[in-house]
Amino acid sequence: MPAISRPTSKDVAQEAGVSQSTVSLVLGGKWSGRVSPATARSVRDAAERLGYRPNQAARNLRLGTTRTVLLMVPTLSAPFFGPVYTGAARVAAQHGFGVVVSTWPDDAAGPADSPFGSDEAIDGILASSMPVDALGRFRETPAVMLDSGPDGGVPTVDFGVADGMRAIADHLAGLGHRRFGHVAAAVDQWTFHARAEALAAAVAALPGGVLTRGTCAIEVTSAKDAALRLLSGPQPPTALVCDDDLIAAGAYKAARALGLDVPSALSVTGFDDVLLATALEPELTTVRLPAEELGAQGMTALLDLLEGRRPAPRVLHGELVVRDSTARPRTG
Amino acid sequence: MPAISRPTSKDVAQEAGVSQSTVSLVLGGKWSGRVSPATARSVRDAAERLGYRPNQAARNLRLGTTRTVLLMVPTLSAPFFGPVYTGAARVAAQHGFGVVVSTWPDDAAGPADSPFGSDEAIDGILASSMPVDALGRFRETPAVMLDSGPDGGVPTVDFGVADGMRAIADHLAGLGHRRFGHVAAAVDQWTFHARAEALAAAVAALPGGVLTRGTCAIEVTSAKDAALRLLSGPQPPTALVCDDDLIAAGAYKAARALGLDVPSALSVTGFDDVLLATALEPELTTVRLPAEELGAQGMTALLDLLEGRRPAPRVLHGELVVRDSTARPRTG
DNA sequence: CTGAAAGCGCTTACAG
DNA sequence: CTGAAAGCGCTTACAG
Repeated sequence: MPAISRPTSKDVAQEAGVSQSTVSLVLGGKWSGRVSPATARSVRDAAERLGYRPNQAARNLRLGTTRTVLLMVPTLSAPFFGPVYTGAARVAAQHGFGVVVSTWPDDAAGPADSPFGSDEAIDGILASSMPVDALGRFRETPAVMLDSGPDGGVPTVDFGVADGMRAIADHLAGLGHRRFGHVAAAVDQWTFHARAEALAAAVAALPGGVLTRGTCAIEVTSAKDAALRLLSGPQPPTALVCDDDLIAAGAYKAARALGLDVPSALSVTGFDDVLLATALEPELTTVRLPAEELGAQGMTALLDLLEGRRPAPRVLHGELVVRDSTARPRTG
Repeated sequence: MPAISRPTSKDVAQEAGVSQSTVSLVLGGKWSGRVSPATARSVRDAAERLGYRPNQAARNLRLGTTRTVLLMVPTLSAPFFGPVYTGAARVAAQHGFGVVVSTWPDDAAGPADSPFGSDEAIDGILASSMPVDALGRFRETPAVMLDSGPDGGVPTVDFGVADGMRAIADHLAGLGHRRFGHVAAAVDQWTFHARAEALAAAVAALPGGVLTRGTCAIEVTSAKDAALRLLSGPQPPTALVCDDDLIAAGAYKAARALGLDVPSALSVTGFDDVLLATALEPELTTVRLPAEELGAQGMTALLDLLEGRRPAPRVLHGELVVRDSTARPRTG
């Protein structure tokens, strides 16, 4: 029950004294060389006077599209995905597209049972941070993968997480650290595999470098336990490299439980740079991942794809942000 | 360019050997007494065999609806609104509705310039946490207001923030606190006005109760400054009541800067119970607001409204969660 | 350079 | 109990 019936292209045609086809041509921007400039102008004026806006349902029906894309994320609870959505929605809106969000099927909190075969009619899919075993599922719908690693078949936008991890390792090594503990996310995603590899390689390249590794869920309690285990060995690490800012919060708790001051007795780093990073005390040294940019670039790539172009893979740079959670190790 | 052309109601009609009207009647659930059970069954079977799903664009065009509602929130960066969306989207999906999100116009990061008069064709609006001066704007579109206070004209769903604030005051008073500092959000929304009033009333009712008040943005640095000011007076408060968990994080920083241990030298409370509350050290005593439930109930109310019913105002209970940031004041 | 007509896939009076 | 027909508002060949 829409309150007031909006003007249609027929109304505009009548107001401008032309036919409906002419209105459609002019307003659709396909009039060059087909409609006289004077007529085009009068159509535009009429449309403006009437406050005309095309009925998307009719447009979609005629064109067979929905102008809706689906953004799939692992979870909406993680603070990381709000900005991804914002970036995607901004670019989409500029092109008259809407964005609908769905969480991965295994997430019971998700709005839809399954995005594959859901009720939603969709023009394309933006799939962010996919589980590794879910790759290559997109047969029928144009898709772009975000933060899911390079892929032969589907266009991708990724973060340069390896560079980010290397920047952290360099920063820590420069401060004098040699014994590193990696508090790694036990999540089967490309981004975490890439982080682990990059850190391992960086430490291996460091004379005297030693790396131990513990895994946990991306959750404070689990992270605290993992950090506790890492710190309880005979030659404990002097720096804890965490796969996520939230994991770093767990590392802080472990340090506090053991009476270790951060950063004087233990350096801690995060990854992502969400709000939490500056809410913690001390503020967290971490790698800033441009989440909103990921969404924006991903949507741009998807729109390209929908227009028949073949977007090249893109990699977004992550930036090391040095704050107060890292310092020289106690015993030089 | 949808990959494969889906079956239409005409295909189903042919498969079942009936007319398109009969298909529509049966699948729309309006056949009782109009179509024989046997025919209905064969239509359903045919639809299932073909994997038929109605074309929403055609449906919307015919019906004049969009089956889309707009959720307006102040910002997508705040961790509070992810769950609101999730709850709303879940209920919407159950009724075949989609949810599109927009931030308030003044937020430059928002996807649309202005939701009023945006390109989006919408059946209804869910407006969350509205600025006080933006009330009463909904003339043309059915709307439900969330977390924006009671309103004569528009159905509402709110939190019982006054009760929550009272629970905090009682908890603190029970521990022996008498000097309270309110680190209040300088945000012109009903919820914050209600919190301030409830706290003031509770402290006023407490023999020997004293309340001082400082305001800040919902942001760590600003909150820290406000807390610092409150704690620097001659008779500083022994408990800081914060309007938001993030503000509480700022209060922690102020305490640390002054060498005040939380909770032994200073009690701190938050509001909302977002992820941050348990990431902080010590974990934060706060009031849990059921954000996802707010979204779900709001959508239920809006759907009622769209069907011509008149949903009654609802108030959702906030629950005090006692953790480790509150204790007896040092000097009884 | 412009218009009349068809048709996208539905739902709903209307006729039988 | 069932079907033929109209029409929602667009866009796009097609004719002139």
